[in-house]
Amino acid sequence: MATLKKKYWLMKSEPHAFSMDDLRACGVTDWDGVRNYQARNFMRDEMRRGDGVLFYHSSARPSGIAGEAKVIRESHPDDTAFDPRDHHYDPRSDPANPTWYCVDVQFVRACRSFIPLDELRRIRALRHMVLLRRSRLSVQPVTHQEWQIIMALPHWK
DNA sequence: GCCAACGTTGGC
DNA sequence: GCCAACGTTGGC
Repeated sequence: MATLKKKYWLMKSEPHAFSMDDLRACGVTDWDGVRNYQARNFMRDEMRRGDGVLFYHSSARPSGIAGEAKVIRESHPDDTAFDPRDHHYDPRSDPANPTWYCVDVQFVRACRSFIPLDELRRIRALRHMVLLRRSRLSVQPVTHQEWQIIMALPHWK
């Protein structure tokens, strides 16, 4: 029997390309442009409608968590891979057998105050977070415990 | 802008 | 299948 248990994720975006404010403005977005196999596998195989998402600003000053989103649509082909004019075009991705997949995420809420990376590093219970151990992965799992700790921070209220 | 970390490519 | 070269990510 399939489990319906909610899972949790962290997804990175460079805010000059797409920020938490952009997500608030558009409400829902395709999380397209991911060109890393492990990140793709999480989106294609594991993310389910209703899963929680931490929206992370990378290559920012400072970098950190900007808000909360949720998965609103499960895996579907990433159409930007088929568009030669798109920055993320991949000529090896065959529309009949796509290489790249994405999910859609929906705005839930922005942090009242941004949670910078160095603050996350100082929380001992978060020391095993994938974010703090394998910094390059752009779509990554968050444990239920990590989610609870982050959601209990004062930055949300 | 630097550069360490690390994922991908391709020759063998 | 190994691994050196190369390209990208992302904190600083």
